[in-house]
Parts: sequence; C-alpha cells; structure tokens
Amino acid sequence: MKDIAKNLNVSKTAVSLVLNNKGNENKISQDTQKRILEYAKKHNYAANSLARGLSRGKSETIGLIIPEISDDHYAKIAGHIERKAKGYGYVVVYASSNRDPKNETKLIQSMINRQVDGLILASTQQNSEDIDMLLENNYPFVLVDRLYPEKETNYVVVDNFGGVQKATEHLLNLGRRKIGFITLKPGLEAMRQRLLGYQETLKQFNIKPNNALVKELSNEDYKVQIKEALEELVRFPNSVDSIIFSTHYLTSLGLRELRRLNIKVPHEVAIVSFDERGAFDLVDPPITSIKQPGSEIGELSVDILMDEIQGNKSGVDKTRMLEPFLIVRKSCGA
Amino acid sequence: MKDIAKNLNVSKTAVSLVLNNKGNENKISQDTQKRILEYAKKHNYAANSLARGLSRGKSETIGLIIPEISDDHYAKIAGHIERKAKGYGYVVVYASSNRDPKNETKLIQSMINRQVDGLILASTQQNSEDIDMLLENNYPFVLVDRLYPEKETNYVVVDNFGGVQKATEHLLNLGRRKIGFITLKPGLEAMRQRLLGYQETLKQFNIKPNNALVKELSNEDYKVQIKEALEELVRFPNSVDSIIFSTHYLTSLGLRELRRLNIKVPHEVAIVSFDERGAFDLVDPPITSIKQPGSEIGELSVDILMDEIQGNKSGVDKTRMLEPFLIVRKSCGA
DNA sequence: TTGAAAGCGATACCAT
DNA sequence: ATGGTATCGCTTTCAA
Repeated sequence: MKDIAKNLNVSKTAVSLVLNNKGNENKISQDTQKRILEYAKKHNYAANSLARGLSRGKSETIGLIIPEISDDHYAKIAGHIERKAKGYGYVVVYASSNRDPKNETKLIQSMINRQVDGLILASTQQNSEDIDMLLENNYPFVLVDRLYPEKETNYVVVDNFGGVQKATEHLLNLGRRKIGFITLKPGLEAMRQRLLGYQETLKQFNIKPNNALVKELSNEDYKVQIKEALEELVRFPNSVDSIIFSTHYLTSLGLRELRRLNIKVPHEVAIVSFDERGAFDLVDPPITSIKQPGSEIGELSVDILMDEIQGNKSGVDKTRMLEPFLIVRKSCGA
Repeated sequence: MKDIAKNLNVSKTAVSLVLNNKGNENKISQDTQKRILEYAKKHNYAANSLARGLSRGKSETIGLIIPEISDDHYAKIAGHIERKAKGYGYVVVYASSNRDPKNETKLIQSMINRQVDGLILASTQQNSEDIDMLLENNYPFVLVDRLYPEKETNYVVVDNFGGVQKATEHLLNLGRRKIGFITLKPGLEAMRQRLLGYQETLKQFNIKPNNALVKELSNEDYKVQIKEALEELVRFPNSVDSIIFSTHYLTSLGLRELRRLNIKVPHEVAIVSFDERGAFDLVDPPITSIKQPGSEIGELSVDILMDEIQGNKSGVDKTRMLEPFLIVRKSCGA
C-alpha cells in the first residue's frame, strides 16, 4: 500500500479509502480513484488482513469448536457453516475438542487470542465457567447442537425430546412394546432429552418405563460396553422387541453386534437410529432414522452469530430449536 | 502488555521477552520474571495473535482448501490435519472449493491475504496458474489427494493406479471377466490413474479393455447419468459380471440403482468401491473397498508443510505416494 | 479533496 | 539486565 501511494503520488489515506470503497463517501476525485484501483489491480494488491484486523479490531474470522470434525454430523454442519460464513466475508477456523472439556477450555482461549470475532460452540457441556466467562465479556458466541439449559445464551439445537418421541411412537404404533434404549451416559443435555423423550412417550402410551431396558454407556468405553448391553437386552428377562440407538455410531456398532448375535432385524428386534450416517439407506435392512436438519443448524448458527457480532440489528431469533424428522425405512418392519 | 509493563514498572521489552520464554536467554532478573509471569497469569493476559503475527510475519495458521468439508473422505483428512497441526501450535482455517476452479483461485488468494503460513490444497487440478504463482513466490504449500503431475510440487497422494489394480486383480482372480468401470470424467489425475489401473491390469491378464464397459460421468450430472450408465452395463451386449466404482459416492448411488434394477449383488454383478464410506461394512452386501490411509495422508501433509514453513531442515520426503489397501467383504462373492 | 500522523499490540534492535 | 524506539501494514481522525 505504501508502494502504491508512493508510485501514484497520493497519500496512504487516499489509497486506503478507495480500496475500501469509501472513495465516493470521502469525495476523492474519480480520476484518483480510478488510478488507484487500476494500479492495485495491475499489481494485484490485496490487503494484509492481520494488519487490517489489528487496526480495526476485527479479524473477520469465526471460530468453530466441535467434538470432532471427522464425525459425519459435525462435518456436515461445518460445511454449512463455512458456506454461510463465506457469504458474510468470513472464514472459519475449526478445532476439535475430542469431547474433552479441558481441551475445549484451551481451544476457546486460543480462539480468543487469535481474535476471532465470534465463536460457534458444540460444547462438551461441562465447561460452565467458560460459558460464564464468554457471557461476562459479552463475547459473541452461539451454542450449536449442545446446550447449557440453565444459562441464557444464543443457541441452535434440535428438539431431541420430540425426535425420540417420534421414533418411540413409530415403534409403538407398529405394535412393539418392549423397547430398549441404548445411549451414552448423561452429561449432554441432548442425551438427557432423548432419554426423556423415550420415557415420556412410553408413559403416554401407559407403559411403565423399565430401567433395565435403558443402557447408558460411557463415552470412553462404549465400544466394548455395547456388546454386553445388547446381550442383556435381547436375553430373558428383557427380550426387547426393538431398540432405539441415541446416536448414529451406536447404531452402527449395535447393528454389527446384533448380526454377530444372529438377531434378525427387524423380525426379532426393530431398530431406530437417532441421526443418520452415510449409507444408512443401503444397510441391510435400511435403517429408520431420525434425521437432523444439518443445513439449518449450520446456517442459523452463522446468522445468529453475525447478528451478534454486528450489534444485534437484524432482530433474528437468538434461540432456535429445530425439528428433526423421522425417515421411515425397513429396520422397524414398517 | 502495555498495562502490565506500566503497573510493574518494567519495559514492554522485558515483558515481551519474559512472556516468550526468552527471559533467561536475555538475562532478565529472576525476580522481575516472576513478577511479570504472576501478573500476567493473574490478569490472564494472552497475546494478541494478530499483532504478533503482523510483527513477526507469521500467523501460525495453515489454510486448508478442499473440495468439500462435508465429504467423508475430506472430513477425515481434515481431522487428522487439524490434530497434527495443533501439535505444531498451528490452527487451521478451511474452505471448500466445491470443485470449482474459480472458487479455488479466490480461496487461495483469500488465504494468502489472511497471511496463512502455508497451504494444504486438495486442488481441483484445473488451476495451473495458481500453482505456478505459489511456486514462483516460494509459498509453502503441499498438494494433498490431488496432483499436478507435470509440476514439481510437494504432495501426498495415494497410489490410485495400484489401488484399482488390486481391485481389478481381486475380481479377476474370482473369475470375473467382464468388469465394468464407472468413474468421473477425466480432469483429475486421480481419476486418470484409476482408469489406467483398471485398463492395464486387464491387459496384464490378457483381456482387451472394452471401452463400452467404461462409463465416465460428468461432475455435474453424475446422479442422473449413473442410471443410464448402469442400465447399459448390465444389459446385452455388455452384461458385465462386475463393476468397479471409482469413488465412494458413485458406489452408493450405483448400489441403489442396482437394487432398483433388481440386480443381485454379488451373484449377478460383483462390485468394488474405491474409497470407503461410513457404513459400507453394514451394507447389503458389505462392500469390498479400496481404503485410503486417511490418517497418514493428513499427518504427512502437515509434516511436509511444517518443514517447508520452517525452512526445510527436517529433511522429510516432500513427495509421498501412499498405498491404499483392499478390504475384502462380500460384494464380490469372495 | 487530500495529506500527515497517531494508533492497533506485539517484536526486536540498539543503547544504556 | 533493562529501557527506548522503530517497525509490521493498515485504518481513521484531524487539519490543511
């Protein structure tokens, strides 16, 4: 920029103004503007965003912290976030917490140091203090997919309760009565809501929830625990006639295990998966799933964040709960 | 930092030095160091990376440009890249080109303006000029998964030729002789190599490649074209007994179509997929696939890039071709 | 209309 | 050992 000012015998100010489309606003002569623009193009000048960011106090970058970018679900969301952000002139830097609150804390700090203008957080939900800190500092952020129910934050989540409700009703309407539920240990509000959705729906159908049919696996050891859980569920005295898996990777693992146990799906046990995975429609049998609206999740979270960053002028709704929908396939025998 | 210098009656220099662990190096008194460190911790000071970046000329950020973050394959690679980069103290900003060279050009520029220290590129491979530009400017970058064969760049790719060779041999050894090949229109070196791998392997087995058995779909319209392609392949006079799909999403689509056509896999037609997708082991039948070493791809690309950024001191090999491996499942009847 | 100059928050060189 | 100061590249205020 210095170069171009020098070579054109104009001031840095003029150059800056023109390059930021404030030429007219500041009444810089058309001639000068044209010269500057042309020179800039010829030497394909482009601003150094670090310098600009430092000066303006904005980096035009948003930080995305998720459990794992390679997870189908988050990858999809990340895709929509990026596309939407690009529309606002923003880029996104992502980081995976690997579901570890300590990592999350570090990442949030790191993002802040890097002066991201705002944060999209699929939080581990075990970091109250971090959330409080962000809130206190009025730092723009939105929770996505994960929620701190007791805190007043912006968020975009799906109706986990309602989603499982649909699944449970589906099974009940097909005559299944002994419905197992395989999920992860509480800690995540989403998981709590899913379990609740299951239990409450049973009650609505006058079926007393039986805790023996609910298997809560630990986050670390679910790959092993699911085997035992499944064996218990399909054996007397439980002998379920159907199972709801509370997340897609449990479904995959569970299905493998059911095959090993030689259980016929859906004949002996029907299954429903919360959340989709790549080829669930091609699986044998195709898996009835509760699908989350990934594009809406991603796009809304960016819209909300942008409004937050730009000082709340658009009046978008800052707390959104989206409806997931049931995709009926063959795994329930329907 | 100004604050802390003022409040402690020391110079900004001292503060900077201490905070960057150069206190001892520069012989700053232990006492001063301790005071600075404590003060910094108490007020949880953290450096502004924009300022630091501007001053040092490094952002400690790497840019990742891929066709699509939500694609299983790239999401996985992105995960490994991120993890590895974190180890080097780097974060990664990603952007999807959506397979459009124009987008890619823009993104490369944008990344450079944002002062990323280096670029990892899964290029559309139709942007020679961009590559030349990077090369000329000595900009640190590595191509990943995609290659400009005629250019001297750093890269990490898989042996596409060899991968398909394994698949083809597998089918041949199982007695299949009329092998169809469904792929995308050339443009990507990877696709060229896959096709070559197929053709050359046939020749090695003294089978004359028959162009009627090769279907090259367009990038835009493959979802429609694959139907016709498949119908032609399974009908007289082609009547293939097996099909290789050159990428995972073609496999998914193809399988759906084969079902619609009521073709029995693997009885009537065996299939092999280049590249895995989420639940391919659960599909009916489980799909024999050529699996790419995602973690190696991601990690090596970061190692190479870091060496490049830091001035080539580690002596890592800057061009790597990794071997994919065949995962034999049921879709070939083996 | 245009230009000079003061920051933005750090780093690093040069004195002291 | 410590402090002053120029500098990174750009924005923005204030005068001219």
